[in-house]
Amino acid sequence: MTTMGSPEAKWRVDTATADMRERIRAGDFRPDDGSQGQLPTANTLGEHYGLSRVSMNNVIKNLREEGLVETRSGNRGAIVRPWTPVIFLPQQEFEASAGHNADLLTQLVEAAARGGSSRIDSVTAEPADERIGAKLGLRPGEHVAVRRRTSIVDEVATLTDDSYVPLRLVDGSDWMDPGNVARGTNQVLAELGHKLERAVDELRPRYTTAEENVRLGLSPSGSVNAIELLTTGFDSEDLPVQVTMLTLPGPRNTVVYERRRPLPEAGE
Amino acid sequence: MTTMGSPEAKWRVDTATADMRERIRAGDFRPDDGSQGQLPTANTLGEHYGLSRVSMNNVIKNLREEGLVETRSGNRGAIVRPWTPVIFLPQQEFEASAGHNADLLTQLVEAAARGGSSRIDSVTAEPADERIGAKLGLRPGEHVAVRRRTSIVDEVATLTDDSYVPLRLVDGSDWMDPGNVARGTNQVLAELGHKLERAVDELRPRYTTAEENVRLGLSPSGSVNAIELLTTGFDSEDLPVQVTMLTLPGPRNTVVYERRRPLPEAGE
DNA sequence: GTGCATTTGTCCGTATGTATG
DNA sequence: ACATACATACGGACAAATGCA
Repeated sequence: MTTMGSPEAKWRVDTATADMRERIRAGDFRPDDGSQGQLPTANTLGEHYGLSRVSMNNVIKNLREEGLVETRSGNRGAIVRPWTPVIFLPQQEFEASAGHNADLLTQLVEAAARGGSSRIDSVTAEPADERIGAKLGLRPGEHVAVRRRTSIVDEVATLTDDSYVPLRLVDGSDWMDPGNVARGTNQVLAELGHKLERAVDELRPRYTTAEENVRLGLSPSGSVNAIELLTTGFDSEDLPVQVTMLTLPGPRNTVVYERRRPLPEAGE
Repeated sequence: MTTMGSPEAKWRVDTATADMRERIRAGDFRPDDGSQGQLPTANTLGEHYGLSRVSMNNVIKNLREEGLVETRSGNRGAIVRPWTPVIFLPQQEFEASAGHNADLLTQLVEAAARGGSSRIDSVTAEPADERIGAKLGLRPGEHVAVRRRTSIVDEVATLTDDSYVPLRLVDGSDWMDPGNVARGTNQVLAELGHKLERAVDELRPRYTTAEENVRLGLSPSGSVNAIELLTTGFDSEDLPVQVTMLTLPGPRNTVVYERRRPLPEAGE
């Protein structure tokens, strides 16, 4: 057999990862199938691929970081994570669902129309950290009100959604109540004289934090590749009144924007 | 010494990764400093953290996947990757750089205004793969023309940019020439009667592919956390005429969108 | 409820390949 | 040619979590 460092022996973990990724995509280890989405043990899989258990663990670790499987220590094995693909459309915040007839977009909207709910994780007042404070134009040490939520789609925790507002704007309002504010943050801010007129979205790749792993029901130490979507909302006087941080883990979540050429246009 | 599996010994790799991440952010191992961005060897760092060389290698591997350091085998060690943060503004494609006075946005635009160039990696005609073909509305087996580019910012390969157009639209045009088309793809398509009027952007987290690693000057086997930005462009008849795939690796790259409340509005 | 077997999580030390200088 | 140092993978070991008898 090819020993450890021989040329053909290299990248065995990577090729096994690719093969497992493909098998998961193809539908082996299906949740509805008898296996309940269970993967064989690292030892068994390792024999299949001619890998040691440690190396097979690395394969599984790769899959976990890609968000494809979920693992727990103990006699439980790895299971395929039942993500439902979520299409996130930031522009719906402003557009009152105008009738789009564009095939791609309507198609995506339909896919996103699946039922979903959300859970409030916490509502607190705390000193703004450097990044959030700068975006909200706060002085150092000034406080923000924070609502941390987790979105549940098809009974699976799918994304976290943290909303930051300067405390002076919402202190004493029902936005601070630890229940769901049915009419939404934007409506509350509008009632307080800060109707959202403009928003700037910043998107970056990063890994989930340990805190987010808990909220998303992932193993605490297993980070997952994610997109961070940081939105700064401005009112009619163009003052920043809200920062929202969404964390969308896993490869199945998609953020979609539509752009159009401005109407008053004379040809370039 | 705390032996292998003792409670305090757990997550030592993770905490070392976090510490190294912070040290890099804080500016240890600076490129301008005497070390030229060189990290100490895995052995030396391992002694510092009380980790074996193998475990320290895993720490460095984590940092590499986050895009913070770059490694090459051989007697070279790991060096801090000199990413220059790039702000990517898809909306500039349509907006003729109208005078924005918004602090956040202008600030970001300024940061993005750094000089950059691009290199053509290849210009080919090939059968469309399933995903691209579906977006362009092609029949199976139909061909697309592909321009693969790499953007260079401050002499560092920063992002890849692949443009797909149905071959029948641009066959024989100078878009197929393997040089830079100074006036840009959009202008060429406009000349051919397919002026871009609308675009749909889809953003997803994923890892760089082996091919992209080569183009970005990364080690072939070391994937990096990235955002994939897939744009479908539609002409005035709302037919899809172009798909662009951008891969933005590393935590320093940011994609920014601005959203505004539509002008004709009567209160919700 | 308790104890045991299973399985993952984590890390060590070692060995070989390979690229760099 | 040689030393250095990363890349990869092995076997072994212990802790912790889980499931089951």
